[in-house]
Amino acid sequence: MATIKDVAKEAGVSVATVSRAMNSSGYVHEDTLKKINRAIETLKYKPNETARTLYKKQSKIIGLLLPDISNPFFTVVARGVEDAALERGFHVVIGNSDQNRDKERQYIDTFRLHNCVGLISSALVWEDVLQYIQSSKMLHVMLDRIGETEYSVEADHYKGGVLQAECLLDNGCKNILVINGNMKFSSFKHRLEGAIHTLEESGAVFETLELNSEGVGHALLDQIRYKAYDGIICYNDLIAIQVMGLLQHNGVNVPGDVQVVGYDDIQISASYFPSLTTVRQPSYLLGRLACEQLIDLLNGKQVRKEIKIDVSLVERKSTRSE
Amino acid sequence: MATIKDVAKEAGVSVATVSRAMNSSGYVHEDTLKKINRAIETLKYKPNETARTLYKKQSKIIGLLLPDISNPFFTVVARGVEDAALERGFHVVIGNSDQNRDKERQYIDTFRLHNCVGLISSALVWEDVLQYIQSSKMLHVMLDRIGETEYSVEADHYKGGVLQAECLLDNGCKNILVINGNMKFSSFKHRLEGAIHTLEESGAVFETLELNSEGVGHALLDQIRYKAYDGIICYNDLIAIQVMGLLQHNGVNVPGDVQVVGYDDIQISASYFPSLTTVRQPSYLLGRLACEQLIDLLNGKQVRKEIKIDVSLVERKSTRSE
DNA sequence: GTGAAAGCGCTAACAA
DNA sequence: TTGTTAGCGCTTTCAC
Repeated sequence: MATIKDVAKEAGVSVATVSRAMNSSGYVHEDTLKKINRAIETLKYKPNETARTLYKKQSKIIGLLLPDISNPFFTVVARGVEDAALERGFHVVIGNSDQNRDKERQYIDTFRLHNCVGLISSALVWEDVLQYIQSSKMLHVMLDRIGETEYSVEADHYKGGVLQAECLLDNGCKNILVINGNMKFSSFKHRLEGAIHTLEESGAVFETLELNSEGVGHALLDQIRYKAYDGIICYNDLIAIQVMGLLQHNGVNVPGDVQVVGYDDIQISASYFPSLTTVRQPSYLLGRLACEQLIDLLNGKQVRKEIKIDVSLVERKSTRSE
Repeated sequence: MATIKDVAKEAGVSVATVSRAMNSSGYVHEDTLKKINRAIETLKYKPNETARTLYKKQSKIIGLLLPDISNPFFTVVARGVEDAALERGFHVVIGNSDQNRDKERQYIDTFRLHNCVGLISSALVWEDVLQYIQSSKMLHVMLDRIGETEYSVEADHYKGGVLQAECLLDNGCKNILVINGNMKFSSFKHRLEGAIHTLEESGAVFETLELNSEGVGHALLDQIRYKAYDGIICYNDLIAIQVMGLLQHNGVNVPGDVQVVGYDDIQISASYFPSLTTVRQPSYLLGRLACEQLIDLLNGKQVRKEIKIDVSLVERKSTRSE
């Protein structure tokens, strides 16, 4: 692999001039520029990122820390980040924390050790890890966790929760189960608050149940039957689909007996039968915006510190709208 | 961030000794070792990966090139790779090619520029790109594309195709549609061959149809109705689920009117209603093995050049087994 | 056993 | 406008 020295020799100039030409920093005569470009061409030279990074103490890598890469919602977010990064000459390293503190730490370490310029995270990021990040020079943009760091991008989850509740209420549900996720995620917390507030105001009967991703089992089915819920609000589509599957496999009709509303609008929600009514988050956009915000920040541009994105209800067949 | 110099000063030795101690290369007295470890501890020193990489021309990064990160099958593969890598002190950078030649090239460039030690790829990797890889010092393990490179790990797709066909045949299907993917992927090709061979031998009536990921639309529905297929073989679960959804949304009963069999056994296939009969690929294992093979190779261990993994039929409710 | 010094490929003062 | 040189943090000969 050709180095800057080879290019310099080939072009008959010094390495400094080549460097200047490449980074368009400082003067370089038009003719020398041409010679250099020709040399670069013939040698197929590409500057060594590692050497650059070592000197500048800044790589062109952005770390992306996600809580669960198996969830299609996050893969779409990741694509948004990736596309925005690539367009601007940056690269993305994806880390999957599994909501596990050690994995989180480990990834932050990795990112630091590779001199990442910045970090986009949607994982929990524990207090101590957060401090650790701040002590590094990494810029940090939070996805879906407004308020806890300086910069963040998130969807309007309170509104999302309201939409979920209104949807079931409007379709005649009187006895609702709200399945919520880990309350340490503010995004889950806000959507729950929105739903509960709406439900309380309406005077409907409802209960809440905290569930982690693996938790949909027969106990839930028994409870649903015993309590005779006629509507279920789920904190994401993956759970909603599992719940619908459980119901259907046990002879409960959706939406006939029980109506179900999800959150995220992942791709499969539209193909599922019955197709899932859900709150749509612009996941790709979320990723893009977070990445753009980070890179703008890097370039010293003025950026909005907290970006909030709208969500909307997508009515499909898992609810009975008139 | 502390450097090796700081540690040396703190421990009262030279940087060379610290380096030797850290890499356990060359002699270092027990007492000095203790002093050094203490210094490392108090300074919370972590060696700078970039500097290491620059000198050794080898990073601890493994590139993983995937054709479609939205497909849950690949996220599970990625986790397998990641876990195996992390256990051995390596890191993984995921690239998403979208089956696009330019993106592929771009990622290979990225990997090279970051001095990746190796590459695991499940994407197409065009001929010219393949050459480009070979000209670098990167080791290369192929996932699911046996024969085209020296090292590979793949599931027994021919058998998988046979299992798909046998399953429908055994359940009484007489008129079968085989939906196959991009024939440039040998994994798709082999499963198609297995299915066709079995179907031909049985004397059943069947047709094939090549479909790309976005392709499930109403034209397909019309064709299914017109031809009155009673069984459909799909080249992966994502397509199978889309096909089932399309059928169900249009009043065609699965498995009553048409039986469907998928391939991969992604997570959602079990929750879907009806749950999907499919060929199970050990995706996590696939990723793990590929990564282990690569790292063994790096360490100069003897490895099997082509690893083949078994697949199995998972019978569920989208087919009518007696 | 240990340290001094060179060098990995690049950038950025500083001179010329 | 260009070249010389030091140095980013680390590893590794090669003396001592």
